[in-house]
Amino acid sequence: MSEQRDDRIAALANIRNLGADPYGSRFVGVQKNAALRAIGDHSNIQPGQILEGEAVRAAGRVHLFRDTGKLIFMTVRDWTGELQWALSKNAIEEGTEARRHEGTEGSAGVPPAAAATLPGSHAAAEEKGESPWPAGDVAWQLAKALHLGDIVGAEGKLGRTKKGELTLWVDRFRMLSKAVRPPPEKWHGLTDVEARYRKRYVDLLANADSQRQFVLRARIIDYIRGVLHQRGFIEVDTPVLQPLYGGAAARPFTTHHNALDMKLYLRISPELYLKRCLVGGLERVYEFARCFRNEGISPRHNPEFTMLELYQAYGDYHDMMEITEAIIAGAARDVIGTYQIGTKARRHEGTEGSAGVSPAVGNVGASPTIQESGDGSAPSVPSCLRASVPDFIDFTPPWPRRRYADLVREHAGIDIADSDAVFAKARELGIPVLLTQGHEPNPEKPGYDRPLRIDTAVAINRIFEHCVEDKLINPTFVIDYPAPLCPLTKRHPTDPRYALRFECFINGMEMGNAYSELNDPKIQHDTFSAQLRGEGDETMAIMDEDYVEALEHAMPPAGGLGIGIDRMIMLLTGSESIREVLLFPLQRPQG
RNA sequence: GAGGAUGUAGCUCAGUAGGCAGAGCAACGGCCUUUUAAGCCGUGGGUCCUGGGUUCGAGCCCCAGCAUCCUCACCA
Repeated sequence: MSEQRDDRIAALANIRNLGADPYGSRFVGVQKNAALRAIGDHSNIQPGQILEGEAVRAAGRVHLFRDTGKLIFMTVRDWTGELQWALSKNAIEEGTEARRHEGTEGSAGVPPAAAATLPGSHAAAEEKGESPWPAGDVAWQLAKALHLGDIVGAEGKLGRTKKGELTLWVDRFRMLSKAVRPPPEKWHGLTDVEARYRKRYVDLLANADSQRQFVLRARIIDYIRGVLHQRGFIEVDTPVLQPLYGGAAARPFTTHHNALDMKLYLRISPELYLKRCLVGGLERVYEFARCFRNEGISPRHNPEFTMLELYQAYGDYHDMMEITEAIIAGAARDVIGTYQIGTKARRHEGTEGSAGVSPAVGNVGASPTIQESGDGSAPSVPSCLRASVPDFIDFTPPWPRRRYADLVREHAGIDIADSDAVFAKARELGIPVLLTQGHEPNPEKPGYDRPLRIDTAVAINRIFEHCVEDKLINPTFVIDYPAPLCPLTKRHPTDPRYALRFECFINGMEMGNAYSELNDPKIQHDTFSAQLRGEGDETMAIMDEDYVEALEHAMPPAGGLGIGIDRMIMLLTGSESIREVLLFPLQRPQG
């Protein structure tokens, strides 16, 4: 049934019969392949030459294996890249003995007492808490019996082959872990999308791009922490399990605590707790908040996702725009290495010849993965051509600030203050609207004389989503939202129909959302009450008495910001699906 | 929830008109001390997603189901 697995399990017994441990143990002092490559680059090793000096240690997974008889080449991969190893029968079989003598001679300068404890490699290995190296003949047999996917360790000297390939000429070799299942095909890797998500470990070990994706994610998040710490923010953790959910418009997951016999919700947003922190005097807080929303799944939605939220006392949404630029544009510049990032989606729309602008992952200056050795596979497009093909996003700050109402007028051709026009447009677009009393068109009374109500605002927002969002490719701050859409936001001081809120759109996706936070407990209470009266969507907000009480203790005026981290990573890495930036996206159980 | 596509060896994929299930890589046996997805000779490996149906005969046609991807709706 699994022939190859059986063969490899049989190989386990053979390894043990040789007196070796197929699953290895401590192996320290290993240099990463990227570091070894750097040494190779700076040492000017000529083809056919071996670099004299200290032996180096390396370890990794066997990715390619070429056995030419008494000489074995293998390509060993670690998370910094690949390195070719060469094992010659003579060197391996005699190498251990030779090195043992070398080791003895080398220890001549060491004080006698120390030298006595280091008579040879076995003692040296034990000194490091490692098991001894296999004898040379055993090591050779281990090497001959390797399978793709095995994890191995070695000591040797760097050199170049006659063809110039940087190579570790191995003189000590050991097994570190036996793979009893075969890896995917060496050239194509694992491409089956379902298998890549279900068996992410296989995807990671087989596809260097997949590894790089998640290393980049980590670096971007580190970068964000750096930006925030520099500005005096502290990282806090607030509850995921909440007796009341709030801070966003979404359906929650529910769960139950047995000991307290209590219904709980998985948070849809950390907002109300972070603002309680502000009340308590934690003036600049942020959280990388895993949030859970019981909604549909799509290439842009996963039931659990990570949102960065931050709150800055005595600031407002203008400060949040500046931080948004610092975070997103800064990550593009410092982690990805450029303000101009191509997107696959945009590239597909372009002409054939426009494919030259690399997606983000292609031009990662800081990538841990080694560059393909100078084969020039991704020539950069001349800047003159690049300028003529709008298939990349330009993150260069500052980003434009556009009023919500202006964008709707520009792209939908209506004045959002005129509720008759709004509903007419909604009908024209086939958008279902919820009409409450007093909103039937009335020629006697122009639409824009009426107060802006929740149903009108919802219709406006549908129009915005339909007509405007996908036009916002380069980063754009959309400011001054219809107030009924923003129950937690301060009203505009001169026009209470609008709220001091922005959303940041990039590549047609909502990337960030920020407010000048509402800190008037009376208005907050009334807003919650209005929601409770059913003037809007069931999911929009629910009364949180404790939160209102917190505001009554006085919350400083503040700016608050939320950034969808997964979407930001998608954008910066050129990923078309959120599942490409989540290690283990939710999948149904296999039938 | 609605529509479309996909599902064949460990992996990547072919599969004709409905007529014995195929290739490359991987694996197994053999040869090879400078290979680059190494090469050469030989061998083994299948719940053709699952369950029904039509047929002398189904990977292929029909019905139902499952999973995944895409589009749409809800949402960030």
